[in-house]
Formats: sequence, structure tokens, C-alpha cells
Amino acid sequence: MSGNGGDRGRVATIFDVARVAGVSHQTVSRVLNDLPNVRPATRERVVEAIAELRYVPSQAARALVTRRSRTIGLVATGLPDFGPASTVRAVNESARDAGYAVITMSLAGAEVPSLRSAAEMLIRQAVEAIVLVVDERAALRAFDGWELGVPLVAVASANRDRALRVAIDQYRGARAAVSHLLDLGHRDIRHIAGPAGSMDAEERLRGWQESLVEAEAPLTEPLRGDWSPDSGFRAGQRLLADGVPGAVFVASDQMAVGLLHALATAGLRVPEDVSVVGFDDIPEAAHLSPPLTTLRQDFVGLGQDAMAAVLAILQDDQSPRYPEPRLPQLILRSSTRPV
Amino acid sequence: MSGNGGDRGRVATIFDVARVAGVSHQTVSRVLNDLPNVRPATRERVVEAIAELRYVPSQAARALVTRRSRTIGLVATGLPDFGPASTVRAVNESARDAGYAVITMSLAGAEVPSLRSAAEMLIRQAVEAIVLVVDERAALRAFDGWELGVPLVAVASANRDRALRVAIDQYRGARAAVSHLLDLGHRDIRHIAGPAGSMDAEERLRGWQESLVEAEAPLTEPLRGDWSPDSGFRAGQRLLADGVPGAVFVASDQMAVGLLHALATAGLRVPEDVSVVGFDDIPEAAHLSPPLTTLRQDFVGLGQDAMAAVLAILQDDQSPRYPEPRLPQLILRSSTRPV
DNA sequence: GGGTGGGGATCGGGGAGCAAG
DNA sequence: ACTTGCTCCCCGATCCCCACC
Repeated sequence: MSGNGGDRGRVATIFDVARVAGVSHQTVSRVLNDLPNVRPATRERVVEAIAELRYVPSQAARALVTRRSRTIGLVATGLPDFGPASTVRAVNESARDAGYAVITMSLAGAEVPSLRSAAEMLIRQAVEAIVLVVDERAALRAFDGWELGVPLVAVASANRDRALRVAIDQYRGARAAVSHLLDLGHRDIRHIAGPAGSMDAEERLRGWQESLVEAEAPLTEPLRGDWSPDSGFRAGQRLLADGVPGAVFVASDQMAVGLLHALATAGLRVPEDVSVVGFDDIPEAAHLSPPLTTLRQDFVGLGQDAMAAVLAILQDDQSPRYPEPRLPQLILRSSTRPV
Repeated sequence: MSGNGGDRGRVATIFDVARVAGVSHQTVSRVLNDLPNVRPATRERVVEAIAELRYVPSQAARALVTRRSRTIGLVATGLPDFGPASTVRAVNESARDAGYAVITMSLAGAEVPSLRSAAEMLIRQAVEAIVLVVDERAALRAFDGWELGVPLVAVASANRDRALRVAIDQYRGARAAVSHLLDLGHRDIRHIAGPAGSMDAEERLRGWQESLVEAEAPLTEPLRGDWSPDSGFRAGQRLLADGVPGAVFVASDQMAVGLLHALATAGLRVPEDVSVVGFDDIPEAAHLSPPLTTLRQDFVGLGQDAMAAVLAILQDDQSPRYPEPRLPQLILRSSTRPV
């Protein structure tokens, strides 16, 4: 059912188009590249010939001579969670709008060797830039002092870094979460953090700590999860072993799902017994029991920022300025209440 | 801080490597392509020269002459939900293991024009095959009778189709869900389906209907959602307007989250008043209240099947056989109970 | 002088043919 | 027989120079 088109696999070249259109290959090239000095009628004939032959210019040949692949690379680590997946998607769409194709390398872990080999594979594919969507600080370090030969844009919330970087301000988001609880009169606010080594987790943890210190509220040991609901559940159980806190700031909505489960299992009500604030605003957040108060992140905007940065570098080659981090937005629902 | 390596942008070619290694470019090429008849000592010198010059073969030049880009295309539609995102990820990893780079085109909608232009962009990039990760039947039809020139593998659950296709058996999964409820003694089993036009939704709907018919249980009008928790919540409200059913089979866990919310809001308990079965087994499912009984799909295995099919075609060029659809697995938790 | 054609170099490798160590 | 080098063409575009109308 799949006729080979009869051409025995041979595809049309620019010369075939020229012959059919009755012009020179030179003129076809002018049309292809939108160069001036082509009479409309001539252009028309060329366009028709292209359609008739179903001619597709060889990207390889063009890339060879122009030294531009019209392609960028994307390295993503971790699980395909809602946030990163949305950001990756947005980078993809923005890139396409700008005429770039995106080659994606997704890695389960963030080991330096696999990161490097992924990047090398991208370099071999002649990508013009690489976008990193990573959360692990170690993943970023894999690129430290490594001259790739192409610009690198990191989507990462490291608080100090010389590399070009776009981010959402996790620190201020966390402060907003804790402020909200403080404003409600809570003092014993515990924290379920993300995994050690996660830049987002560290920034949120720092925001939580500093807010408590400034408010002179008691500082406790944070619990650790790995972003998964399972880990949130287990952290919740460990947390309850220390007694019932007035409020918990959870570093992600997914972990909050697990925490809510642990609280319910222990016979505790939210928000009557415990107030809970999450982070991310995943689509499920509004429908948990109770609906979760959380911090919304603009993952799509983040991806767009990343691609905008890439385009800026590709054009000017200078300008190490990057956009201000976006601010998460507090979404009030029903999982918190005054003391 | 980004020294240009001193080479003024010029990169090493195969001839540079040959000169440094003191051999001919011919020999370098032999080494690069693992051809026989190269003395180990010579190979060694070449490898060293490559490392010293940080030489990277030009993929463009190689593709030009070999007519192989070592690249495959991936078109994905819809939101970056857990299932599709996991599958896409798995395709990426399997491809990398096989030495292929993946160019991804993600589309929010599934309109024919954007699908076609995405595919054309992939063709221009000279991909050797295209993988479709789509749910909308219309998206599949955009490729009907269109001779792309490259093999196409669809990850889609259409029940009748001549294209090469890998899938999870949605129909049988739905039957397992309904059987479970039937076995518990339920007779009035309602269904919250996915959006019209979704192949997965149609298959699950069909499984629900046929199971009920065979069991001579009452058939009702299914509700419709769009996979989102919000839509599940609204469908739940509409459903309750008809009265309280004994059980509900929801076409996705995400929508089940919304349904649980609607039921709780109405003062109904799960499973005491209503039994609920979901579909997908998202990571949150085990921690909802109550923990959700659902059908687990092997999204990663699905992605691997897709890539395996691609490789099979790329090698053989024949063999329109494809793997048997995988079966979803019933995961029993606490959202169902006997009448 | 705007529109067009012809010829040829070039990009960076793959590979054939043949000679030679 | 095995290993290696040389020379030259090829892939399919871009682009430059120059001529022509």
C-alpha cells in the first residue's frame, strides 16, 4: 500500500526543479532563499515546479555550506513531571515558531558521563545552541568549564551562576508561601523539601528558613522527599512522629498529595488541624481534598524565556543579560486557615 | 569567559586529523566507520589525534553522502500529561540507545494543517522515520494517503487501521475495569468518558458498553470530559444530577480526581456510597482519598515498542507486522467495594 | 540596471580504483 | 594477503564572478 512514488528512491534536486521550471539552478536558489531580483512570474514558475516535483531541499547540503543547521538541542533530566514537561513543550513550540527544530535528549538520572555524552551527541548533530532543563545542581556542573562551542542556556534556579540562565524565582515563591501561613498566625511551620541536590528544592528550603528566622518562629529540621507522591506520604508519616504541626509547607504539589494522604490516614483534618501549602499548581491541585493552596509557576512562560534567550544569543552573540526570574503566584484555596 | 579555543571558529576536519596522526584521510575514515583492515597501532594514533583536536565529524557532510541522517522525527499532540510524556520520553531514550537523535514537534491541538506542516518540517530535516504519539483520530487521518517518503509508526489505539501501529489495548482494559465492578455485584455502572474524537476514549467507552450489554446491566448515557481534573469534576456534578450511581468507571485518573472531589462535595463517600475505577495509574493514584483502584498502562514499554518498530522497518524495509498490544493491569486499591 | 544564466569553487566527508610497501 | 596512501569524483546545496539581454 506504500508505492515508492516510482522514483526508485531518487529525490528531486535543485537542478531538476530548474529544468522543469525552465530556469537556472541559480534562480531556483534565489527563490528558495527569498532573495530579491526575481520577477514575480519567474518565481511563480519555480514555485510550481517545486510543488510538482514535491521537491524538498536537502537540509544536509544546505547545512554543510551555510554552517547553520537550524536546529537546537535540549537536554532534560528527571521524570516527565508536569512542570518540566510543560517547559520542554513550550521550548519546542517557541523553537518551531522561530524556524528551529529541536533535538531532545532526555535522561533519567543526572550523571555527569551521560550528560556529557548526550551533549556530545547534540554537538555531532551540529545544533546551534543547547538548552538545559535540569533541576540537579550536579547536572549544571557537568558543563562547568567545558567549552562546547555552542551557546548554552540553562533553565535552572541556581542562585549564583555565571552561565546564561532563565528561571522562576523559587526563593521568593517559598517566602510567599510561608508569609501566607505566618499571616494566618501560624508559628510552627514545617517543611517537606525536595531532594538534596535539587536547585529548586534548595531555593525553596532557603526561602522557608529565612522567612522563619526573620519572623523569629521556631526553626525545625526539614523532611526530604524526591518530588513523588509516595515520598510525600512517607515524609508525612515521619513528620507526624514528631507531633502534629500547625502548618506544613510542601515543596511540590505532588508531594502534597502524599502528605494529605498521610494526614487523613492519621485522622487529621486539613485545614482544621493542619494547614498545608504546596508548590507548582498542578492541574489536580484544585480538586484534592481539600483543594490545595499553592504557588503557581508559569512553566510555559519559562520555556518561552529560554527560547527567547537562545534567539538573542544566536543573533547578537553578545549580551549576557537574561530576563528577570518570573514570580510564582499564590493561589488561595482551602487547605489553609487561621490558627 | 568563553575563549573561542583560539581557532577562530574553524573546526577540525578529517584532513586535520589525518595530518596530525600522520596517516591519510582514507585511514581516518576507516577508523571512524569501524572498517576492518586497520592495524591496531594505526587506529590508536588516529584515535589520539581525534581526541587531541577534539574532532567531531560533520553530521551534515556525512548525511549528505550516506543519505542517512541518523535522526527520527516525533510528533506529539495534546497536553503534556503523564502518559504521553512518559511514552515520548521512552521513545527518546530507546532512540538514543540505538544511535538515533530525535527531533520532536509538539502541537497543542491536532489540526490537520499544523500536523502537516510539522511533518513537513521533519521531512526537511531528513528524518529517517516519523513516530506519531497522538490520541485524536483526526490526527491520524491527517496522514492518510499521504506519501511521506519515510516510514510512519503510530502510537495509537485505533481498532482498525492499516498503518504500522503500536498500542495498549484500551478496550480490554476497560472490560477489566467493568468486570471488576460487575464481580463486586454492581449493576448501575456509569462512565465518564474522554473527549469525542479521542481513540483511547472511544475504545474505553466501547469496552464499558459491551461489558454492560453482555452482563445485561442497564446501559446509560456516558458523560464526557476532556481528560482534565476540572472536566472530571464537572462531569461528576452532571452525573449526580441523575441520581447517585452505585459505581463509576472513569476514563482517566486525572478525571477521577475531579470526580472524587465532586462526590466529596456532595457528601458522598467512596467506596461506601459509590465505587470508582480510574485508568492510567498516575503516581498520585495511590494517595488520593481514597486510594484509587485503576488500570495501569505501561507507557514506557509502549515507547520502547514504538522505537523497536522503527528500527525493524529501517532494517528490513518490509514486515508490516507489529507487536501485540500490551494489556493494562488492574491495580486494586480502596475505591471500590461490594454492593 | 534589474533580471537571469553559466560555470565553477566550496562545504566535509564517503568511497572507488589503483599502486605500493 | 593485509595495510596504507593517492587521486579523483560524488552527495546537494550556496554563492561568487561574469556575461547577456
